[in-house]
Amino acid sequence: PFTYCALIEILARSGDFDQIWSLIHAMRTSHVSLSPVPFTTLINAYGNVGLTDDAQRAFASISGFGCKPNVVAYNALLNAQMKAQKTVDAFDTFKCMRDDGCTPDVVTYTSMITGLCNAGEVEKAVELMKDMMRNDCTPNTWTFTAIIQGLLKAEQGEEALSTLDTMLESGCSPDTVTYNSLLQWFCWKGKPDKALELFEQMTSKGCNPDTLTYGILVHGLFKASKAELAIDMLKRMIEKGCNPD
RNA sequence: AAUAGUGG
Repeated sequence: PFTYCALIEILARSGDFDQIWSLIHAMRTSHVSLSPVPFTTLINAYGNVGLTDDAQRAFASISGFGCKPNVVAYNALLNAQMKAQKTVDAFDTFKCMRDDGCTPDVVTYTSMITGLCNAGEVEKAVELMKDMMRNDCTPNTWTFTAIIQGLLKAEQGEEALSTLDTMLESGCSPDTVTYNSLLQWFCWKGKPDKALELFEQMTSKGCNPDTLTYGILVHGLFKASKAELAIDMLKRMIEKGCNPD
């Protein structure tokens, strides 16, 4: 089964759906034990290109092939639906999974929260995070980052910063993605000073800036006519072994 | 990890 699954992952990257179906059928005819794993890979591949109906069909075939869908398979379907902005379908999947005895996990919630934020429904995303905690599911770095990005998208910079504080207080560490999102927003808003402050916080907390971090800052500083600071940042970037693009 | 997050 591992060989088949590895092969299916490769085919998924190239979007070769028919080949994947043939392999799944081949697994059955050659009595290789089936699990939700290959179906989940397929659901995800369909989701990546927006084919939610096909993702739904792949999901349905899990039981069709005598397996029981697990939380990961539900998550893949839910994510495909959320990414396609099919919020109603996703919430339906969310309900189905619980009726089916699958407990939503941090990936389930984060996936939904991200989808809501992308759909411009941060308020709902924040409510969902509260629900999540009420259900004893602890938000992680990805969850908080999704909320922060949603708030930034909704132009709520102050709220995003206070969420960053909440995150830190709750013992959850922001990572490079968290900081890059914030830095980028403040640079776009013409507030490189705030971005620099966050950059200092980032490094003082041991979070490593990457090429994107420096790129955002260099660009932001130049845009704000702070050429000397920008050049300074470029030097730091090179010292750290990041290649400017 | 077979499923979730950063480019203007």
